[in-house]
Order: sequence, then structure tokens, then C-alpha cells
Amino acid sequence: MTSDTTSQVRPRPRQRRADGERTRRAILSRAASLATVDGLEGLSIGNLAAATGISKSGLYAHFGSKEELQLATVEEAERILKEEVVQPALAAAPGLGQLAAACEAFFSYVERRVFPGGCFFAATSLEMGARPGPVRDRLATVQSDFTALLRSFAGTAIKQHELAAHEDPDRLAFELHAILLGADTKFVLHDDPAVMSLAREVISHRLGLDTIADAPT
Amino acid sequence: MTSDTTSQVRPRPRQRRADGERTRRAILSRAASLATVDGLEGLSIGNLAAATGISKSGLYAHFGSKEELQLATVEEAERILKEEVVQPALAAAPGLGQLAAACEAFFSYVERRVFPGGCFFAATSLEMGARPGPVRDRLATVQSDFTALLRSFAGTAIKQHELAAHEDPDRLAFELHAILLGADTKFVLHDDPAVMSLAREVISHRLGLDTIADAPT
DNA sequence: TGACAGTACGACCGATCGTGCTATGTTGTC
DNA sequence: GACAACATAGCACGATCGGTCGTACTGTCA
Repeated sequence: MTSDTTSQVRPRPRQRRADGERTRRAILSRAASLATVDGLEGLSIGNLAAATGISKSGLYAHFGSKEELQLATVEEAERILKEEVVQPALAAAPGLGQLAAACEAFFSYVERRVFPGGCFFAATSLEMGARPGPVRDRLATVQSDFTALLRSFAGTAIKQHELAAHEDPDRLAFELHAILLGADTKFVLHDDPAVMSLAREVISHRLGLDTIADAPT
Repeated sequence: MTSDTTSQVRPRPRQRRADGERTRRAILSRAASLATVDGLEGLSIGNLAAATGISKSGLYAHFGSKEELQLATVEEAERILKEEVVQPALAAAPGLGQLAAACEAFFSYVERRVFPGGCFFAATSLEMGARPGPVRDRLATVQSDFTALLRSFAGTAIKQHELAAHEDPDRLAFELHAILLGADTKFVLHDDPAVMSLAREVISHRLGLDTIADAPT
């Protein structure tokens, strides 16, 4: 409230150098992985510095506070989620194909341990759920966006008669999202790969992808 | 490895006094609530001491280490879950009635904010998922037991022809559990009560409880 | 009524937490 | 080649972490 007299704001007076950008990326990559194990709150500056081989004060040159670091970490995780799950889904056939592709991409992303603690957002969302602030808001937005994406896929699928007309895109999106979450939870908690095939069955069945095999008529 | 020579172990040489039992319960009650906000790892001895008005060393008279405190907290949360969800479910009509009652009891337990951060086990399971140890094992067991309960309800419901014969109890239990988890996640992350009615719809539909209204014939 | 185990306290420990300040490279630009 | 901006390290701070003392009070039971 004190500045902004010129109104010609400079929201990014910060200009990164090439080497700085590289280390920043390296830090965030580590941070995102660590956060799925220790949590966003448990992610400590000292740990992260040791894990990256950078001094604590070196870290602080990139992120002015822990909250900024958390926010940047969430954004990095968001980038990875889009790359791993959203893009493969968008590349599939519009409608039902996209729904199936999104689920399959998510399962693969969990199975391949892109993050050691399973899905980043599953792991951190519940942790921050009761901790109001910009970090929680960002996590909530990511989750909303993902659900909205599923909903839009579902809407298209219904419009294309790939799904029954009485289906509710809202409800279906919620169901699918819940299945993905449930699979991730069981997978990381029990270290059980079998849960993934169960989850895939559920998705297949729910989307009617198995009717060809089941009902030859 | 050093002891256990007598093999006649005494796992509980500890004998509690009446007043000690009371404070112990008070501590664990607070601890379980705090853990759904700060996480089991973020639950600090100092915080808990301040929240209960007991000195840190006073706490240590009850729990020899942080891990012991975490384990006791999980057990307290388990007791509450059984009281709030399992018992109402068991009291319902065997089979489909129990399935529906379990889900409804869970929704109510989340909505009433029995724990400030939603379901205790949803909040802590993902946090400890990547942290091997007795605490994680206990959480995994609780979750397995709950799923097994749902599975047994489903099995009974099928046997009683309340559910189609082609239903797989395993799959249905997984689905329902996922829906409960998804509802809790969305509820705490968005502070949105509407998600509960959506989740109830999904459950009703999945269990075929709405067919009476939908299909009058 | 003692004696003893359980309960609770305040002080304190080394370690680590998040966060500043300062100094010294390092890089890109004119 | 100078110079400003960025990058990183070193160091230190107050606070808090989990944990351990020694000590005093108090139910419980022989």
C-alpha cells in the first residue's frame, strides 16, 4: 500500500540469469519430490539445501520465504502434472477417449513413481486442507481445474452418445476423481501394485469400456 | 535383540493411576484433533503441551517418545472412528443397509467436524504413506480393516440379492471407499458442504437405492 | 501409616528451524 | 574492460524442535 505511486508497476523487477534459472529448476525438482514424502510443511530449508548441495542462504536468494518456496513447488508440481496427465489426455480422441486417457495417464504417473510419495496433489492437499493461505488456495485451484477438465470430457462424451444421456458430468467427474485418489492412497499406503489393476477395472466398467467384451450381442 | 531372554515378555509393565488415565485421555483427544490440522509429523510436543496446559516433561511421563505419542494418537482416532462410523453401520440391517449406513455415518462424521481437518485417516494416511514405520503400518491396517468391513457388507448384500450377483465385493468396497475419501478431500479443501450431497447421490445411485423412485414400474 | 510407583514440573541440552546481513564470486551488457 | 546485477556462501540470530535431567507431589496398596 505504500508504493505504487508511479502506477507503472514492475511486478517482476527480478531478472534471472541463465545459471540461476538452472539451479532454481533443480531446487524445485527436488522440492517437489521431497514434499510428497515430508509434506509441504515438513519440507525444510535445511533439508532441501542439503539435498541439492546448495547453502541455505543460497536457497533464500531464489525464494524470499518458505511460503514462496512452497508456492513455487506447487507450481512446479502443477507443470509436471500437466505434462504427465493432462497433455496425454488432451491428445486422445475427444470425449470418452479423453476420459479414459486421463485416468490411464494418472495411474501410470503414480505407478512410475514420478513422485516418490504418489500423486503430489493427493499427498499435499489433505495436509494443507486445514491450513488457510495462498498455498492451500493454489492446491484447491489445481484440483478444481482437474475436476473441471474431467467434467468437460464427460460432457463431450455424452454429447457424442458415448455415454448415456442420463449421466451427470458433474457426478461422473467426481466419481472418477475419487477413484484416482483412492487408487493413489491405497497404492502408497500399502505398496500394493495390485490396487492399480482393480482401479483400472473400476474405471473401465464405469465408462462402459468393457461392454464389448462382456456383451457380445 | 538384547532382552526377551525370558520370552515371557511383559509388554505392559506400566500401570496407570486414575488421574493419569484422565489426563492421558485429554491429551490424546487434543492430539488427534491437532494431527488432522498439523499432520502426525507436524504434531509437536511443545504445541501439544501448550494446547493441553501440561508441561512438555509432563507429556513425557505418558509417552516415552514422539513415535509412541503418534501411535497412541492413531489408536485414539481409531476408537473414535469405530464409535462414529463402524458401530452405526453394524447396527443397521445386515447387507445393503449396513453399506448405506456406513457411508452415511462417514459423511456425517466429516460434516460434523468430529476432527477439524476432516477424516483423521484420510488426512494422515497420505502423509505417512512414504514414511515406513509402525505408525504407517497401523494406519494401513486401519484402512485395510475398514475396506474389509465394506467388503463383507457387500458380500452379504449380494448373498441376500440386494445387489446384483455379478457385483464384485472387492471392487465395490474399493469404489465406495474411494468415494468417501474423495468427498472428504473436496470437503476440507474447498470448505464446500455441497460436495456431500453430490457424494450421497453417487452412493445412492451406486447401491441402487434410488431405483424405487426412478423406476416406478 | 509407610513405601513406592505414577504423575507432573521447570530447567536445560544439542540440533534444527526459518530468516536475515554481508561479502565475494560470476555473468551479461555497454 | 568497467560496471551493475545476479548468484552463492558464510555467519549469526532467536525460536522451536525432540528429549533428558533432578525433584517434588500424590494415589494406591501392603
